[in-house]
Amino acid sequence: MPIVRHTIGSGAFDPPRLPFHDRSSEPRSQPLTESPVKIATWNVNSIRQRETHVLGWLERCQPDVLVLQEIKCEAAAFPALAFQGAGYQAEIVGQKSYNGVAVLARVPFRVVHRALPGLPQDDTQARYIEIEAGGITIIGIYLPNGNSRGDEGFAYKLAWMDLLAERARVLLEADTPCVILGDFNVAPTDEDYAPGALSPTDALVRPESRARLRKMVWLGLTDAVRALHPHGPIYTFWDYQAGAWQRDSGLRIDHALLSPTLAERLVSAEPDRMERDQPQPSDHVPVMVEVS
DNA sequence: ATGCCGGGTCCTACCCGA
Repeated sequence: MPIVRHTIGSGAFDPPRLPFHDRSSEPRSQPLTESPVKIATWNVNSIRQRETHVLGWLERCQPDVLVLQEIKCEAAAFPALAFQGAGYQAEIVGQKSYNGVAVLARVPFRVVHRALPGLPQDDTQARYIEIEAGGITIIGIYLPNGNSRGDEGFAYKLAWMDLLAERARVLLEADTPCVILGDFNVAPTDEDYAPGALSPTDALVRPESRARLRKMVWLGLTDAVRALHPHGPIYTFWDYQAGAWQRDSGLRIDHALLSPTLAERLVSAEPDRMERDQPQPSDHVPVMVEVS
């Protein structure tokens, strides 16, 4: 007997009507036609300091793919063997001291890009990795903060966002199922940071930054967390300083943007606040999305 | 607006993050 699936989010102006967790009326003996896929992002603020945190989280949450940011090391210093022992293959775009992104995957994948297409060849900042797994293009990003180096630093952030939007446009034009996720260093609206947690002139909330994030949404990408939780404070980062975590003075700057066909399959999208309570945590927590 | 914390490195004094 075929399983009748709900169709969702079919109208161009309708956000996906989600969640649709309740499958209680479906026969338990019938497996779903496709197995769910779990894709996550985590700015770990040094992988060498956070190796045990990540191993524990992989065991607890069982993502198929985890993209990491701020690994803060070159590929040779990345503890790839430890993750391989846990069933995850690592692909690393590293750099000494700063930045650095990686993919951990327990499913087969191929690397498509190790830098944001369109960036100058002499740009060595390790902020982008693009893979393809199971027909889904997965892009892990560590978007420039934009607060340092004055106008030049902010201009770099905006140029980076313009190129990311162009990459998204190309993928969407080709109807490629894709998810762009990572540390965007943009709080999309005033609901996305605690009052007083940021200056209104901060690069994370400047209108120019927000406009470029909105542009990617208007291209057809869905902010997974907000699609399922349209209102209210949801944070992914709390500063180490001034008791930010204890006061819940956080920011929502880690995001997952889904292409239309993936957005229609969206089941859950949550930051994992538990990780911020671990000993010696990252200042960011993981964000995981599940698509059916 | 930061540098109160917590990473990093030319290793212990300073740079960087959001």
